Amino acid sequence: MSKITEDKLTEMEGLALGLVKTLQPASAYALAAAFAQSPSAFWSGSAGAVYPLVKRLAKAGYISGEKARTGKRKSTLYRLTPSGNAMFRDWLLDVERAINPGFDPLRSRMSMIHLVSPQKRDAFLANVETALHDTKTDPLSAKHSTERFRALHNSWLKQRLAWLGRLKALIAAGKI
Amino acid sequence: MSKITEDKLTEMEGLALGLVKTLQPASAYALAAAFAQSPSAFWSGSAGAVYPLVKRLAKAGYISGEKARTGKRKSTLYRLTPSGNAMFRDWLLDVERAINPGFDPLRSRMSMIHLVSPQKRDAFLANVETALHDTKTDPLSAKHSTERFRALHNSWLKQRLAWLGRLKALIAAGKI
DNA sequence: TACTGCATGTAATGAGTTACATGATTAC
DNA sequence: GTAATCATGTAACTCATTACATGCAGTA
Repeated sequence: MSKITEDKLTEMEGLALGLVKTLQPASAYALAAAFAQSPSAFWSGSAGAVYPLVKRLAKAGYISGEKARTGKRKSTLYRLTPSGNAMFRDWLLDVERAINPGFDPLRSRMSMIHLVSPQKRDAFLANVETALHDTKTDPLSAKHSTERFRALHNSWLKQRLAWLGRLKALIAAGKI
Repeated sequence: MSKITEDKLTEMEGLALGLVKTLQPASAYALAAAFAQSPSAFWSGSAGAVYPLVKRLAKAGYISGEKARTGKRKSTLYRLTPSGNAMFRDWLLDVERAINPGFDPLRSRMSMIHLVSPQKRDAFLANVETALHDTKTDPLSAKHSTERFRALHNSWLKQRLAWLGRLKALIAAGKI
């Protein structure tokens, strides 16, 4: 994915520390659920990803776990340690990483849209626009998502639609 | 990464087919260079990724290679096959995939920005804005990039800056 | 001659995916 | 009682990463 430099957290590690900080005391299961709830399919939140990740972070001393139990059910609840907090801050405030365009399925496709016929292209853009509008009016898996998260995602959707409009103008002008 | 369903191309495979279609006849090396030239650090274009990928695509019959030589130097040049073209079209026009938010380092960080102090947050946003402006005035590795590609990337940068402005307003309103 | 770029690969490693497996608890 | 959810994990597999290795060709 993007382990760019050593001594730096990967994107998933940084996000995980932030989730622990937000949800603490948090179980690995809760982290997995939070990842899975993300609107991006990029973060699957699969157990096979999250449990080893949590172990790595605990081993590195960024989070510490205390065993808890409810009746006969046992679980481990994690909290952010001071060193974990410092690593998280460094990750979050890393400007070089933050300005990276990342990975955008729509952008990928737009870079090659001229390879299909204008009819297909226009139909595709119309469908994308409709689909984006639909997700916008969705309750957006409102169960666990916070107000802040929804506000962020909505603003992202809004600008995405604005971008689509700009792209259509560029296409009409023959620039894309 | 994002092998969502079987019988569907991954994002990298779809992009690779599109690159072959654009550059054909194209060597694996040329594809690697095209990936590496992407503004997103996500596509490293490393030999260890591209050569096996090209072999997979050739084995599946999506591209076909003809051996070529310049003097003593030999290389294999690939072209898109009809079935490869069909797969590429399906990949490109996949609306469900296209509307996926993907992976965005800035969005990831913004979802957790409330976990740092307002001072650090504001300094971070100012730095991001400056850095984005700088990349915008860059020649942007103009050697191989086409006009269309530059137009697309510039429009993306423009909307990214617009989004930053919107985010600042949301933060000021206490919504993020 | 030496350096840079073209061109092709492989090996070890790291990390995520799907799928499987187990068991406790809660809601209907 | 049974289905869904909480909770934890492992195993096989896929695939990208870094680093290495080789050799030809053009240029300073």
